[in-house]
Amino acid sequence: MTPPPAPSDAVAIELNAVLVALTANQPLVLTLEDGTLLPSGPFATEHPTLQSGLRAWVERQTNHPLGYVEQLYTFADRNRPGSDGRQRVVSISYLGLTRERLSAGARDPEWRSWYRYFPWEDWRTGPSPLIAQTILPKLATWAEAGGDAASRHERRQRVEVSFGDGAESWNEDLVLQRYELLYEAGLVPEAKQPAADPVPGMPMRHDHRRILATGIARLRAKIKYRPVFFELMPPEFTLLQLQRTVEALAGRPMHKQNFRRLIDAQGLVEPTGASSAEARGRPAKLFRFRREVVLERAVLGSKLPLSRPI
Amino acid sequence: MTPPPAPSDAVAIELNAVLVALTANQPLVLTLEDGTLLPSGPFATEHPTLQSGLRAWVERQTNHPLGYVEQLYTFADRNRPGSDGRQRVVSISYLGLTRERLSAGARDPEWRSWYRYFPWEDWRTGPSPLIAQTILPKLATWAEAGGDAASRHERRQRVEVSFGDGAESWNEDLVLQRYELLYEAGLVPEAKQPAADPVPGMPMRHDHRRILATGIARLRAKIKYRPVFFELMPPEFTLLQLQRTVEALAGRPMHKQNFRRLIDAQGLVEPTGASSAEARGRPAKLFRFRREVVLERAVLGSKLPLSRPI
DNA sequence: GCTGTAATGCTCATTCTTAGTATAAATCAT
DNA sequence: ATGATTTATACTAAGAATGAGCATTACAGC
Repeated sequence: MTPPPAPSDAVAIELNAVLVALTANQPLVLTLEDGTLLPSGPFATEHPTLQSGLRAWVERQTNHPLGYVEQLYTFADRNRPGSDGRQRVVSISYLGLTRERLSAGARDPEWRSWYRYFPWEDWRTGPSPLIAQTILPKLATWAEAGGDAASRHERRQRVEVSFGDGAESWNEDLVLQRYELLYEAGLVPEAKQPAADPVPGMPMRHDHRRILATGIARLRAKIKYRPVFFELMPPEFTLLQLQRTVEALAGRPMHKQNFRRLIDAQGLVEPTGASSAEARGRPAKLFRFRREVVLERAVLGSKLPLSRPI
Repeated sequence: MTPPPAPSDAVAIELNAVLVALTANQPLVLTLEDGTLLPSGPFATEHPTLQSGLRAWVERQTNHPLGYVEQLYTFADRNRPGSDGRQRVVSISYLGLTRERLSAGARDPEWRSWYRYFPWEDWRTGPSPLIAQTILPKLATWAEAGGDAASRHERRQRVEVSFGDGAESWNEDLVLQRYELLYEAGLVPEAKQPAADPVPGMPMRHDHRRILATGIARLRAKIKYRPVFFELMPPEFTLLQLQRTVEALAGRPMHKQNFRRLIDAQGLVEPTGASSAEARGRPAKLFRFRREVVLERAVLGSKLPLSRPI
């Protein structure tokens, strides 16, 4: 029942990183090879821990500290997309948040908005028209082709739960669930038997778009109870900038006054005394993140009003 | 920047499982070798995915389906406790919930209450006296030995955040944080430089108690937004049994009427029509879990009132 | 000074939580 | 059979948190 773990014959360890930054209200992710791959670094043997290796590698590349690192998931499946089925590949993926971009305009390591990969996830200006116009009809077709009545009913229910009706009841956390449903329905080019006309959204190689979906989903869930979004902010910022950042991540708009009340009530920020004269109207006060709160208040919820479905 | 992952020279894949069951209101975890180890199975090459391998292995051992499986964490650290520092061990741990115990009274695979390993985590009958009487004084000593004033202040703050004051403001989710603090303070026998008189609580070999702490923490966090605790229940149960289960996991008491209202309001259960005559008082109605809700309501919060600190 | 724009202050209705009290239906001891 | 005890279940009132919106302030440019 408990044999000692034997060294597996042929095992490769692969690390994938979902590195997130934010510029001009766009959530960016670091990609390689024309946006088709997530970065995989040679961290395997350098550092005592994987996380420290990842951190060092990113900081070397971007010249900026990696604010927050979290392990996402480990895949070790034989039938993983992209593996040849013979050698076992253990793929460990991480989510990292950083503040600055590396060499802007560079061709290879390139920051891209994650909504290029998941255009239907951006509801900041209201329900994404993609869903009602393109995705739901295709998924309906798929559901009706589902074999017996019970199977069709189950498919319909899964569509309904993941995507809602296209207008209300949107749950922004279900990024991975939605991608996997589209994958299963053959509506993304990566699928095993892809449909002739997949849904819009740029694919990636191997299972990297799936890993990216995992990262986005994790981050969207995280900001509801932990104020990690400060890791994406400059040292000083206005409350509207902060709100735009959260909205960019969550992919949905927020009520301005209530957002301020919440941030304020939790003591997450303190005024620097200065004001910003960037925009046209009344100048906004500048704030900085009160790092102490993380120590003061244990788990510390950022408690954003994002839990409620739209 | 993106070398292909090379097969690492000597890599062993080890799987650890935190398998949880529940009997007589005690949260149980499956252990080996007199309670000093978590089970590690030889899943590496059998199955297409790790998770299916784990599931098959547990179901073979316990003759009961594994209700819920979730990956906990992957360690691949060179300096991981228990590794010899030469060969890299990748340790992937899982959390699994099951309903029935295997061979009761068996000597080796043995179910043990997790509160044997973390006695300070059980606040079901009020604040654990261990904390105020034993742990906080020891941690205070450790904090005062912390070098300069800033370092001492930081230590004090970490103690305060993790353990509170021993009477109020208990956050049951911080299981791992508390264990790691005790580890760092040398107050557990596993620590690198253990104190002469560690805190009560049974140790485990390698880093298995740390993995167990990770599992408990994850489960305590999970039940707040996902009703996984039903996986620990028999097919039919009374609402008080359900409450006792949640209390056993969370390690804290709940308000009976409000608990019922919440379960009810979310449509998590339906009456079977029968009643239980187990106890002395008025017979309780029996309920069963409405598995449909998981499909009906996407993420589905169990929304237990556990978020508020005591 | 007037107008446009954004920041900020404040209110109010609604819902969710918390912490009860009250009542019902059984068993147990006598 | 009776009352004490135990457990289940219904109901309520106060308070906190949330969602939505109106009102006011502070600046830039004309």
